[in-house]
Amino acid sequence: MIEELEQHYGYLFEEELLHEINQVGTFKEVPEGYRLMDIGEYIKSMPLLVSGVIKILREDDNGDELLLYFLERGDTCAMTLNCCVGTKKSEIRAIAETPAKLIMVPVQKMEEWMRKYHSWRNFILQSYHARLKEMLETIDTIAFMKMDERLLKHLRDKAMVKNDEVITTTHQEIAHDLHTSRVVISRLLKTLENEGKIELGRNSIKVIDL
Amino acid sequence: MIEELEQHYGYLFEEELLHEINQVGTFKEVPEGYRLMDIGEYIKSMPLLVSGVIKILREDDNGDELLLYFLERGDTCAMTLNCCVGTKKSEIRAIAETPAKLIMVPVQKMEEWMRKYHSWRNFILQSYHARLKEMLETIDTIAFMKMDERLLKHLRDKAMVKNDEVITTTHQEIAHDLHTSRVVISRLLKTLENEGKIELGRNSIKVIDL
DNA sequence: GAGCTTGTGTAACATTTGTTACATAAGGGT
DNA sequence: ACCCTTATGTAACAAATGTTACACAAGCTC
Repeated sequence: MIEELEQHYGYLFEEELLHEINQVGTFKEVPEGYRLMDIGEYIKSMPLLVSGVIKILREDDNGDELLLYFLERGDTCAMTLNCCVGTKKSEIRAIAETPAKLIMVPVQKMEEWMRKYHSWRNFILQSYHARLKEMLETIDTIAFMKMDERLLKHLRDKAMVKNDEVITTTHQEIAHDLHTSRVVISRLLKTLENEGKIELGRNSIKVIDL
Repeated sequence: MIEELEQHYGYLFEEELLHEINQVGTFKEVPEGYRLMDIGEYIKSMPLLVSGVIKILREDDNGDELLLYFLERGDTCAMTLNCCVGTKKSEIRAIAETPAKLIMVPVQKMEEWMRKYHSWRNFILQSYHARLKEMLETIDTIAFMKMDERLLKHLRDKAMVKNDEVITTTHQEIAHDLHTSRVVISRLLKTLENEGKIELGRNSIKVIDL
C-alpha cells in the first residue's frame, strides 16, 4: 500500500503521518457500481480515495434520489468526517462510479492526528471546504437552473470525471441522478441532439462541445 | 465583553481560550436587516453569534436569491471558516434577521487555536458538521418538496427562530427567500389559510399548528 | 428466427409553477 | 379627507415539468 500512498498523498502529508496511515489503514479495491456506504449505516472508517470516481447521493423518505457530487482522487468524504463529532450514521449513499481504490482509515485516528499533524488538520479543513463548495454548487444547480441546463451540466460533469466524451448510461439512470422521470430526460436529450450538442446512441451519449 | 463570552461560550471553551478570545475579539451589535457579509467580500474575521438570528443567502449571476439557513446563538458561519484554507472571498450573503450581538475574531487565530485548544478544534468541527447538515436539509427541501410544503416549512422555521408564532413579513420577501414570485406565494398562502394552517394579515402571518 | 428483456421515441394530457395585468385595500403623511 | 405608496387578491394565460400509454428497436437467449 505504501506506494499508492506515496504517489497520491506523499506531497500532502508528512513522512511520519504517511507511516501511521500505512500502519493502521487498509487498502480496498472495489468494482464499478459497488455501494461503499448507505444512508443510516454506521461509519467506522474514513476513505482516502486513491483512484476512480465515487458518486455521492442523497435520498428522501420516499426513496427519491438525487446526485450530490462526484469524488475524485485525493478527495475524502466530508460526511464521514462528521463521525467523530456528531451522528455516527451516514446521511448519504456512496457508489463507485468507476472501479476505485481506497485507503480506509479508522475514524478514531481523526482526532489524534488533528492534534499531532499540521498537514492532517489542513487536509481535513480543505476537505470540508471543498465539500461545502460542492454542496453550494449543487444548490445553485437545482435552485437556479432549468432541467435542460442541469442535464447538459450533468453530462459534461460526467464526461469530465470519467475522462471520456462518450458516456455509457441509460436515460433512466440519468433521470434518477437528476430526480426526474425518464420521459423528461428522453425528451430533453432529443432536443439537445437536435441542437447539435450531443449525439445519442443506445446506452451511450457523446458530448460534443465539452 | 467577557460576560457575554462566559455566558454563551463558557461551557464550550477552556478558561484560557476564553481569555484569548476576549483579548483579540471585538464586540459587535447590529440592527435587524444589517448586512454582515456579502458575496465576493473579503473575510477578515469570523463571527461568534451571541444573540439574535442571522439569515444566510445564496445569489446567482442574475441576482436571484435563495435562503440557505438561519444561524442562531452559539453558531458561527462555516463559510467563514474556509477563509484560512481556500478562497478568501465570501460565497454567501449574511443578513441580521433580528437585532444581533456578535464577537468578531480575526481569522489568523483560527489555525493557531486549532493547534492549541482541543475545545476549539471540536467547535470548528461541530460547526462544519452543523453547516453541512443544514446544507443537506436545504437540498432536500428544494429537491424533494413542492412549493406549498416549502412555504409551510419556511414559515415554521421562521416562527421557530424568531420564537413567535406571528411572523412579520411580506409576501414579496418570502418570495425572495424561496426564489419564486410574489403571486405564487400569495396564491399558496391563501390556500394554506383556507386549510386552516395559517392566518393572514397585512404584514403578518400567524402559524397555527407549529 | 421466435421470443424475451431492456432501452428509446413520442403523443396526449395533468399538474405545478411562473408571468402579466389589474383591482382593491390598508395605512401613512399632508 | 385626499393622495400616495405599499401590500394583497385574483383572473387569465404561458411555460416547464410530470404522468400515462403505447410503439418500436436493439440485443440477447434459446
